Amino acid sequence: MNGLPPTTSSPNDPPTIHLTPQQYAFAFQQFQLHMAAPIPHAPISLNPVLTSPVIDPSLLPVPVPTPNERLSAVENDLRELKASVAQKRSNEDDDQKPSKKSKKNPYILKENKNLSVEQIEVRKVLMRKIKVELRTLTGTNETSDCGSDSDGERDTPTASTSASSTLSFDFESNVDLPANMAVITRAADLIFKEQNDPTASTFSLPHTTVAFTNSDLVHFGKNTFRSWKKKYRGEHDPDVRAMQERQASRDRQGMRKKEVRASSDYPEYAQTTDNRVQLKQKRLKAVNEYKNQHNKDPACILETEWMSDEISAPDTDDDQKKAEHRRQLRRVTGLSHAQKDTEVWEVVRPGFQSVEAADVKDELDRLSKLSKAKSGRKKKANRAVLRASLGNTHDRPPTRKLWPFMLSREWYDVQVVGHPDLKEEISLYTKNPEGFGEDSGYTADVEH
DNA sequence: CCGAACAGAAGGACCTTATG
DNA sequence: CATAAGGTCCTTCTGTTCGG
Repeated sequence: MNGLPPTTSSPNDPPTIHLTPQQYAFAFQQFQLHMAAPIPHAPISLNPVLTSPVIDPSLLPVPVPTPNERLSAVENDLRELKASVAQKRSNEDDDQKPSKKSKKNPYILKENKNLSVEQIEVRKVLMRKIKVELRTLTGTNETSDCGSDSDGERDTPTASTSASSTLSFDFESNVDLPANMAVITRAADLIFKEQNDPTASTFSLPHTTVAFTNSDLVHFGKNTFRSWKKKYRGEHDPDVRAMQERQASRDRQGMRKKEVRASSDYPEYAQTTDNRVQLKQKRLKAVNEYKNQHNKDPACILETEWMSDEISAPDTDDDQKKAEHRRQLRRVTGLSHAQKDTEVWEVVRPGFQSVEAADVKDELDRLSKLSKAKSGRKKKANRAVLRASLGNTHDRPPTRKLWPFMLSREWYDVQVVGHPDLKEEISLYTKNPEGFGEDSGYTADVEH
């Protein structure tokens, strides 16, 4: 609609190809990637060095690039590169120590745990680059050719540039099929060549200090392949498709806050109210203001898991109880009898939560409300569903690691002490984040 | 033990709807 | 009409299983 960019792909641009919806969508996505890529952060300071290739050469051509040119141009360099890299590698092996400036973790691949902020940023950018590279190498839409069958036969039915290109993925096979690996290593080599030297003109990563290896890139490429294969199977294999659709519908159902509770076909989802996701997002918006005022970073407690439940009715079939529950909520929120149909959610906080953690959340909510009121100086209507607390908590144990200051001593004493298996289940970080849990750590007295 | 494969969960970008 | 809630789609992350 009008949201779409004024694309250059008006009918005369691509010679013989008219875009199918998928192709168009793809082109648009490319456009978005392209626009998004060069500015991961630093909205203000336009460092001329970093941003000088405003148009990242590797992304320039939109749907139909000229990969062959580029490939052949680079291929020679590639051989030298491989040789030199191999040599470098063997040197390193000889040293047995990462003699480089590497900070004990030169590999970015495989779980981004223990990575610095810079490493995470670079990792993201690299993954995106690999993906774009793979798309251009394999042609944009191998999954949408969907000739319903006879996949293997015609490799060049459409006049799609690829005269010499053996570059396509075979999603019927696994990653390690030589043909598949060939594509991946080629993409990895290209990106590695373009990005591993900060002084090169093609360099366009957000940080020059982060080290990475060619095998990191290969790893990303493999992940991309698996992801695409999953999608492909969903489109071609009826069984897989059915399974995926079932899952998708369960996801949707789980997402919808109403209806889900009680009498659901999927009892295991009965507990997933998830306005928690949105609650978290709302609070995230107030983080900066909180930091300004309190000099510490509350982001550490903003995990979806830790947001309070918000329920519209107790989990019971007893209508009378439900009615009574509604009455209580109305009383708390000051709604009149006439407003009995107004929706109110009850906030049910987790029992394991310490007072300090609850206070942080309350403060975030207060700030969020304030900033809203300020920005919309025209007295915006606040139509959010009413939330009220009856003081109820639930006793489900936390399922993810907690910061020590978040754990309520009282709850722990009552619920956990004497239940070894439950004790086993709860894991704590060893240290509190800076600024938290200082006046009353978990081991200290309970505050009130 | 490790990597490959996979399924499910979480997260983010984007679009739609309802309402003052 | 502008805005925020609500919803969908897609990507990425995580945990588990299996075979060498």
